[in-house]
Amino acid sequence: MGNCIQQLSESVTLIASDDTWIEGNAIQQLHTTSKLAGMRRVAGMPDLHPGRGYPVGAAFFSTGRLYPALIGGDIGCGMALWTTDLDARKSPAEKLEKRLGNIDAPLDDAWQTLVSELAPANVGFQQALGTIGGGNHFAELQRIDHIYDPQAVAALQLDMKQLVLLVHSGSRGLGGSILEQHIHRHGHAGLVQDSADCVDYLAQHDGALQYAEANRQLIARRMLDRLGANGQQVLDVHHNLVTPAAIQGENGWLHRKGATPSDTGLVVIPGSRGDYSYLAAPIPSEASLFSLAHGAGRKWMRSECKDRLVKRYSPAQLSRTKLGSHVVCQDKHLIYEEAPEAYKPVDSIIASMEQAGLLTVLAKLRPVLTYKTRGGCC
DNA sequence: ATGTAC
Repeated sequence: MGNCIQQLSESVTLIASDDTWIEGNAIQQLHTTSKLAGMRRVAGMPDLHPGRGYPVGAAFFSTGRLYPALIGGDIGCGMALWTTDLDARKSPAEKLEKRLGNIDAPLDDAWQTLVSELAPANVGFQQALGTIGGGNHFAELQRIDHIYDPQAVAALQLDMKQLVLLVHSGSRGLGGSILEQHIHRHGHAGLVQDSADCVDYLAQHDGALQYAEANRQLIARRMLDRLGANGQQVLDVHHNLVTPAAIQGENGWLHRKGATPSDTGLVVIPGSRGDYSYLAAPIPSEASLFSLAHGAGRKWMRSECKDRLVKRYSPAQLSRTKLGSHVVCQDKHLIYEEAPEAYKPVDSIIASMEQAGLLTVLAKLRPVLTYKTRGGCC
């Protein structure tokens, strides 16, 4: 497997084993980003893949200046894991799918007290709270497939007999509007630390983090409500955000874009919808800029997925996976874009980080039912 | 990624 912490240049580190597929374009973007003014260190995670100008699956540490474009539009996007009291043996995907129904519409009036409590004052964006959105977002009921650390897992009130719920979503239109306003004013030059516009951006950013966390909580509660189940939040971790940090004795700004923090407790790193997810205990390390992968990482561009797969699979075939799980995705483009084939095998991603000494795996989670969208488009 | 832009 070789060395999993690769030093690509003085300031660029890549966390990946030799056999982890990383697209050349993503490495190029990593190097380009490392040359921004004030940029001190960048670290690519094993799920690194190309983004719009900047790579996804990476952490960036700068001093004196911060770069909203490096966090992207989905500020606060992240993963939440919940326990449920649903019996893993008596909850087949068909039954869950039927009971869940359609959760694409805005939350109704009965939810509005909780909505205003969790996410007050997001003018124009309140109606998206409690909805998953598109792209790689999902909510997934899972079985605990294997426990590697029984003590740690029991301490979280997780039980193999009960399903868990993993929610991946973000700040919907709110974060995008914050980035859009910022780019309109400042382009890609970034913000000088302590300037009025920087203070203003950080306040908006923090609002988007709160909104995104509230959104994940509302999605989970809404699903539990539909399923007639109870549950508790186990963890909620953002992977698109900027935080103040000290790296190599310097104070600055740690940007994460599709990079899970490794210095804030337990995390879940999901594979594709036809693959396992892993509950893990991070081992904080400056070498990875205190970050981990946020998923398996795309192997194929969204635009090429349908052409590559349409002859092999129908949408109906893609709604069932090799692990026996069901996928609710009535958007014919999205179901191809999110096909398991479009992603790297998650085991190679987890192994890279384990080998690099960045995490310990606690449990392996197996998908039962993934909800993407019932509405569809086109 | 998007209460999308075309």
